Amino acid sequence: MEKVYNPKTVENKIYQLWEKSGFLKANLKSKKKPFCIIMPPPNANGPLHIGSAVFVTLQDIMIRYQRMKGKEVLWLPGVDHAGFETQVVFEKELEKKGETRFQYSPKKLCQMIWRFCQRHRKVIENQLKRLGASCDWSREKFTLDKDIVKIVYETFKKLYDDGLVYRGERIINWCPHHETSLSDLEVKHKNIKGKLWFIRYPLKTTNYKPQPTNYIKVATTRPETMLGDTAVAVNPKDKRYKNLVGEKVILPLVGREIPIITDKRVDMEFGTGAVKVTPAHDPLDFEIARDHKLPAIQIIGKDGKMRKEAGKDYAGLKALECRKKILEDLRKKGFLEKEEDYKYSIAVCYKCQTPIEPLISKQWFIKIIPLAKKATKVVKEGEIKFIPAHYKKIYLHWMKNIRDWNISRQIVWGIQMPIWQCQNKNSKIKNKKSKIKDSYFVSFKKPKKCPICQKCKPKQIEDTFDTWFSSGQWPFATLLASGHLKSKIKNKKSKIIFNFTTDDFEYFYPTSVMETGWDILFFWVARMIMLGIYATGKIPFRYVFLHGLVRDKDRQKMSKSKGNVIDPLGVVELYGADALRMALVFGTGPGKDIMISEEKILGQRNFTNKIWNATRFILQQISKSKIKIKNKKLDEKTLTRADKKILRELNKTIKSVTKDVESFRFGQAAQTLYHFFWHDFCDRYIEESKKQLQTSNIKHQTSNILLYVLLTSMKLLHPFMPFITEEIYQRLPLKNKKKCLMIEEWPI
RNA sequence: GGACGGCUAGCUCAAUUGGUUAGAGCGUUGCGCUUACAUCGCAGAGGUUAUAGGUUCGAGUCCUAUGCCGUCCACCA
Repeated sequence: MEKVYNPKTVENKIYQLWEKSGFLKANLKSKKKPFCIIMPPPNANGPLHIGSAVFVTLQDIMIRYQRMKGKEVLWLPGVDHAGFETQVVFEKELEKKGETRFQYSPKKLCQMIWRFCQRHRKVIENQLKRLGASCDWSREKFTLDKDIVKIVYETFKKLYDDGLVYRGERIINWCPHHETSLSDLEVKHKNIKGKLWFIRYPLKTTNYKPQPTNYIKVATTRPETMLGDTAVAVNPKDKRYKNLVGEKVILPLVGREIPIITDKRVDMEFGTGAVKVTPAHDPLDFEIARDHKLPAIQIIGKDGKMRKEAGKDYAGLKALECRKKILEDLRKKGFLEKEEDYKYSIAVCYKCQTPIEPLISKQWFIKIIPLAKKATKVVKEGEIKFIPAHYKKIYLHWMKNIRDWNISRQIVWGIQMPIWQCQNKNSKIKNKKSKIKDSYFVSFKKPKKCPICQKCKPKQIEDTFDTWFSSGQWPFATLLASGHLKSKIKNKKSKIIFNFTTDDFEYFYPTSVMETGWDILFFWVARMIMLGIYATGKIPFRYVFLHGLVRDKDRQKMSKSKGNVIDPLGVVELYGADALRMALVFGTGPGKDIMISEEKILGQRNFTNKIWNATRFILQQISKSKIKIKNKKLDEKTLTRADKKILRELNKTIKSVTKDVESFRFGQAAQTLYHFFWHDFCDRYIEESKKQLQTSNIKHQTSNILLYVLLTSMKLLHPFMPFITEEIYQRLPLKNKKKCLMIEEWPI
């Protein structure tokens, strides 16, 4: 054995051993109890980052532990097309070349991004292997695989037929930079220092005479939107304006007559207590207008510029330019009373920080309440458990306040929605459940004949699904797509939407654990629970384990701009995968952010070396004394104090590590193992054994104990540090040796 | 505006349903290349567990209040 552990000469060889052994593949014939984790598919738009190394480590620990525990395990890997995310990354690549996405046809663009993703997919697969991921490659999936898309379509059709999908003219979050709608979750809030402007809206009649003149004063942070005002609203309890309700005001600069209305959503305390209502460009105003049947005038376009409805003086200006001009004009004509500094928050695109323009737009929505109800129930009743537990509360709070989900996106990179429109304007079809008449219908393929008018050639809408709509189906979609067709389900009353099932699905669904970062709890986990129950009638997983964000030693978030990113594969290259994995899990708690630093990794690299050298010493002793290891029981009578102590400590370690892994306390388990191996075994027992090996009557037994403790330690450490432990196992002179440590039995 | 998390050694973090002497890594001090380990090793120092109360035989852990830091959610113009 070399004097130092060299991961480079070991890791590739060992991974090949595992792959060739066939034990990475789930074997449904084993009749063992199932344990399944569906891997959160990494985005196929770049190499793995340190966060991916975290999930690989944690999931691999669980998978390897359960495999050794005798379960039939399936860890199903995959990669994600990551719609909007990938398109943004790809657009940046184009920008570097001085191009934009608008230069290419959607079809061409899709082809380019497809190739881009395929390239990264290969890289990612290789990186997962280098990290030691013991997943089943024969079942690997891509989120755009045909069979996955088919299942996504089926789910959508069921939702549509159940009347849970609607096309709504609703106010949506529009990113003018990316020119797409965003869900509420994709919008971040940013505090800014702005101004609050107080504008006088003159009254049409003069019956009411507030001192000194006749106007109602409104406060706004966005004066340019006044061009689209269709009312002024006050609180019904507000005595100041009691006599004004029902009056009309003349909109300054525009001249339009608009009413003064009451609505209890108006805050009397804020500003003047009177609010201008711009239904087309403010979410609350939109709702007020809907309830009062007020018209909406869209004055800002999808490009963020003023439309012709804004009037000829303003049309074509960017919204901010328009604001300047409006303020100038108001001031000139005496309508602007005052301005105040005002701190408030604006909505921005989570990717580009561009302020969101709330726009009225026709988008597709899912009625979420029926899905949320069941998703709430299973968590409340503990059918799905969260680790750490306090996420249960956060999840339930979000579910309680959930709003309908905008699932259509105006981007090309994604699954095109299977919706077609009849081109014959007068023909409509009625949805049996929602009873809404519409010219749209769902079809998975290009229809030969229009099912509505029987005459036209229907067109498919260009919108794609929100990525999370498809990834929300990942647990059941993968299992239905990876397995062998088992049987057709004839019972149409069955809650399951699919008319088929597969052996994988039957065996492994509901899956055991969903392990992912807390930052996508709402984006992904919540949607998987809702869609999983809806589509299959069963929960998608029993446990949700959430890990934290990776930060550097100064608690800073890792980001390319800060230059503090740690490239996981660079670390593997330098120090080995085992050191990285151990560093990522060592001394961390579930749900807590993970601090990582070069020093911490070095510390664990030293640990690999310690393990290596302890082994080297033991193997030397055994070969020196030419002891053959037999599987015989230890003779209690001849055990020394040191022997007894190390065996006692070992048993304690087995118990506590097992308990820790079972209860997801991996950081604790890693610490216990580290402490036992280094301090109890190496510092004390191995040192003591040097004397014992000189004593002829106990040297045989001492060798036995050394080997036994080493072997057991390798088993316990294997889920955490798979490469070095496997390499050592292969070198140990054992009888009844298995083909690999990976499938050895977990010590009890 | 609501909710959540954190405060433990110089730094970054652990510590199971309350239970012996609160543990690691890095840093620091001393000793050591003794044939497993200089890619370091061994030994030690370092703590009023944010503050103030309370419950208890016993509190880092449970309760109440306060302070500071952080995060998430939210349609106050």
